[in-house]
Amino acid sequence: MELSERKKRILKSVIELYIASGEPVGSKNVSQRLNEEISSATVRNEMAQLEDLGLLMQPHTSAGRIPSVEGYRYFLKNLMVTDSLKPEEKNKIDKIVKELTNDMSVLPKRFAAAASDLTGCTSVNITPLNSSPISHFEVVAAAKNITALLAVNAAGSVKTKIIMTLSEITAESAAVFTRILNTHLSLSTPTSITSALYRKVESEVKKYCPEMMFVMPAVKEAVKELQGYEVNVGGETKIFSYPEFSDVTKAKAFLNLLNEEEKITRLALDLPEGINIDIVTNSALLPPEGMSVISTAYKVGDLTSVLCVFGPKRMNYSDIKPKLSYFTNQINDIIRKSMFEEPDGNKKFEIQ
Amino acid sequence: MELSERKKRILKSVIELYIASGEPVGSKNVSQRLNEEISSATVRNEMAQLEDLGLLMQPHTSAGRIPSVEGYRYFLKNLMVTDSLKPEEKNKIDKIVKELTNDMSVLPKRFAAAASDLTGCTSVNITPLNSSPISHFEVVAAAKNITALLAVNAAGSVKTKIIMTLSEITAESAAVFTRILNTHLSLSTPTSITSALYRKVESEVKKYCPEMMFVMPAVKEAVKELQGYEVNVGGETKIFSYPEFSDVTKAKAFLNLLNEEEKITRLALDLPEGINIDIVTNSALLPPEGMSVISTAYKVGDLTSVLCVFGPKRMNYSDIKPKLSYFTNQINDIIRKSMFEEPDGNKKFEIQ
DNA sequence: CGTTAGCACTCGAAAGAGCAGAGTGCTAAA
DNA sequence: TTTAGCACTCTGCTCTTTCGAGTGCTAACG
Repeated sequence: MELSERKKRILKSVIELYIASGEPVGSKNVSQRLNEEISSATVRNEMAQLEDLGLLMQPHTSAGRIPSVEGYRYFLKNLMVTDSLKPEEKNKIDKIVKELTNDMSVLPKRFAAAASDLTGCTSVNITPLNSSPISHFEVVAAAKNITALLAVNAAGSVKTKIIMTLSEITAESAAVFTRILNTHLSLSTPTSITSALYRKVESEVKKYCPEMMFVMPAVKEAVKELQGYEVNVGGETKIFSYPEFSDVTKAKAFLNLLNEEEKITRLALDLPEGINIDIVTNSALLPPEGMSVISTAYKVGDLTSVLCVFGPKRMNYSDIKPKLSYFTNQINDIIRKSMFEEPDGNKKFEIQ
Repeated sequence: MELSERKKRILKSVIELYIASGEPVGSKNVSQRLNEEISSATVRNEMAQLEDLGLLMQPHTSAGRIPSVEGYRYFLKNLMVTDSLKPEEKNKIDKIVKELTNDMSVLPKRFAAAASDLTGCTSVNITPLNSSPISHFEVVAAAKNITALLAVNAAGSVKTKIIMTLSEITAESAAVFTRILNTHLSLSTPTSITSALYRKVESEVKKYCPEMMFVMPAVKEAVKELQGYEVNVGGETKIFSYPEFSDVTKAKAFLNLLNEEEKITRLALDLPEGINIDIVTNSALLPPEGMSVISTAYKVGDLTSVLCVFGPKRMNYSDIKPKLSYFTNQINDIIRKSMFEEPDGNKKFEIQ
């Protein structure tokens, strides 16, 4: 669709004003924002045509215009200028990234929280565990009848289980169990472990360390979890700051969605790759009027995680997009450097 | 305060009707519920007196009565009959308890979720880690540059950290590090570990396994966490089902509170012990009109955890209280049996 | 003398009337 | 082609009115 320059200016103004105010935008308002270079009457004519083109809509006859989904899409593709980050905003992000921990067990949660803080939106971070081959099991007799189990895969994901056992566990039997697990199960991918293989393991366990049978369900559980995704939500209540979600049932439905890992994962993985803005209107999971998702990706080793923020269609794209983009870039950077120990020596994961 | 039998009946009816409907209760309504044994005119007189006694209030002159906080308290103490659980409800709870995992790392979360499902309320489970002496550290070289750290205390609480390190970690240096940690830090309580002691450990680490210095911050972090509480929230969105929380700002404030571990812990630990119903009206953390908390406790070893559910003052106490009470009783039972392996042999934590 | 029927009164919630104002489309002039 | 002007539309607000649920009081009743 090719629009005249004037139409573009007007469409851009309408959308920007609507994003700022949340109210339908009238011709006079637009004319003013364009320094009266175009009279309100002309704006009215142009807006009527933009409505015919399907880019604007009128909630009712005597109201201003609001953007349609097509209008937003056109704006995102052709009109939006993403503000380049101000130095203080860059500094803020740099500071957040610098203060991230090297504790992988909480890192994804921190990412989600940071993305939410930065953008003022509810965020979701989805880290695939990628079904890599399992590289290592470790069973530790942690206390009298507490056993800890670690399962690690080749991509570096770790699952921990803390098991309460009936009988007392010795360090020796833990070591035996560790050896059995590693002999039979490591190097397999989680999906390739058959129940026959488990039975074999179990028969050995019964023979050499029967008290460890209690831990077998946890082993299976850990292996199963290594096929899935890790989901972390940040700033759940931020969604309430948008009046679009002041309706409790709508807010409730959204929060419930966030707590259903399987659904939110499916939704996030359907999004286009790279830094991207998507207006999702056809999902049964989201409110019928649709929502916007700004999504981006970062890599830890071979694993590509998706970080996305949610808001109403009327969200401040040009503010949020560069922030999120810069944030994940910095994460990519710091993780790459720490994993490959680049010669620049700028070790981010320093001892505190 | 001593009330006549008739006043008691009337007060009880008013509160039960108000809990059921959420609307102010009128004299006619009460009279009907009492099978017209008392005429509405008499009820009116009695209600006026109950208002003078501070047990009922009138939102405005021409409305029915609603219970005051004192009214609720009187009801809870003297009038409420807690329904004994129906067999099918008992079965439901037994089934939930039977299906609980023996994986301690997710158990508190499951407890919270189960309590929420049972009661239809938002629930919070608070497990103290009790600052017991640390009994054991274990460091595992999980993958090329992934190190796993376990810290266990005498009460059986375990903290896990997964650390990404710059340099590669060998099983040998992990073993050395494990030994150093256990030599110097185990048997100390978290609070008794001074920075001088940490310095000593660090100097040995630098000498014998310098690449493990990366893991030291995580050690300190794990030790610190072993002093605190573990907080798990179940069914956050359930609070929305009460019209009292249909106001978004109120709902938002409550959800934010739930996410602030320190605050919610303080609130929960202030509650009276045992199965208990508390109407909290003087907390800066909760909405000014107050909320009800039904709290109860269960024990895992020496640790007493608190499980509580939240709702408006107008919540269905007589339904929820016995459910929660029976649930924690069953938890107490199953945990005691599995920890001391009682002779009845009814092992609940069975191999699946 | 406690209980109850009856009645006038109060007050809020819901429904309607009226008005102000923002915004539009159309027409005609520049 | 653009713009000023104007009649028209529709919402949101306020002001009234109405309706009904509920009360307190009084007087009658058993």
